[in-house]
Amino acid sequence: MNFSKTTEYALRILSFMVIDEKRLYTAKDIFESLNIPFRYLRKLLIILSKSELIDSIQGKNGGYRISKNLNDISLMDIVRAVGEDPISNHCFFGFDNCAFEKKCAMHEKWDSVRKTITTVLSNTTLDEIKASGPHSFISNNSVLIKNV
Amino acid sequence: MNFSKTTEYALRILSFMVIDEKRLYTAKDIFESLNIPFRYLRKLLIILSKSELIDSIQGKNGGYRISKNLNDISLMDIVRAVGEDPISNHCFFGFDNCAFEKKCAMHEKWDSVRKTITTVLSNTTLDEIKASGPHSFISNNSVLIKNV
DNA sequence: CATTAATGATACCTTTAGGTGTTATTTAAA
DNA sequence: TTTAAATAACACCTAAAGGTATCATTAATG
Ligand code: SF4
Ligand code: SF4
Repeated sequence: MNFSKTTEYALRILSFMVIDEKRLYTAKDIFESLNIPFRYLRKLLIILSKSELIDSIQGKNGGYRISKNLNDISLMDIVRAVGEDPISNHCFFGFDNCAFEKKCAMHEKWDSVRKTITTVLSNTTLDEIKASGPHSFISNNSVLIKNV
Repeated sequence: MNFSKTTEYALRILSFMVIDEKRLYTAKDIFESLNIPFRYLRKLLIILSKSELIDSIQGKNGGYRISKNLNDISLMDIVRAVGEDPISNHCFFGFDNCAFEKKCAMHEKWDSVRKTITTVLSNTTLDEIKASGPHSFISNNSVLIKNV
């Protein structure tokens, strides 16, 4: 009942790149500011670039850059880009084949939870993340890394 | 962003046993009505009985029975009994050490999602599950099993 | 008191998510 | 045109969740 590490990483990466959305970031740049194992980060960057959320520039002086307007990238887009389908289970109990002629006590309640999460993720775009501040959380975390 | 299989199984087990809360169910009884691999189900029943949500009676004619009043067992209790801590990550991005002198755009939003889920799980008790019907979802699912 | 039908304990197997290592390719620039 | 600095591809390793197998223990009952 949490996002996978992979999804969290993807969300961190884009939220970090948003600090300067026109800048070309190398994997090394991102590694130095976020708490993500380097080679795994590399792998994720390839996935994200294939998903069209970021462009990749190969060769010397290459790197990655956000490829769309910030208000065209929602958190849902990011979550989906790495293959997670948030709250994919329609049924609270995980049943695939509930007939629900009579819905159980959890049906409506859980449906409402799912809608809430879906709405938050879909309605929050990267421009809102960017606007929300100096990203103290990221610099704090990078200090932790440098101490390791 | 879903419950683990284990948690779903636990929720199904208790929601099934609630149909007759005074009855002693054998693992076989439960297996025949729920879509849970038999040996894994056995393992979970042992965990649940250690967690005091159900009593186990050993020996011939033994089995399991709900051990408390239905309104004293919340869905949260069940989730916790199998070791899952729903939405344990306080931070949307999974950071352990965010200073948040200035909170990011997701902080309040995610906090609210977490509270919603926690509240639903804590406030729904087994008596409400019991009251919610003839459990058509379970019998439907057991038909599926019998066809396999 | 042996049998039988149930749970308990423990160890092992399988699949998947997360993470690492190595080599190939691309491209700017000396 | 060679070198260096970047990404791309692919294979492999590790840890955790999910699932299986075997044997031990308990207790009712003929
Ligand atoms: S009615 Fe209950 S069991 Fe059926 S799909 Fe809805 S939540 Fe699941
Ligand atoms: S402010 Fe943002 S980054 Fe910091 S703990 Fe809250 S959600 Fe996480």
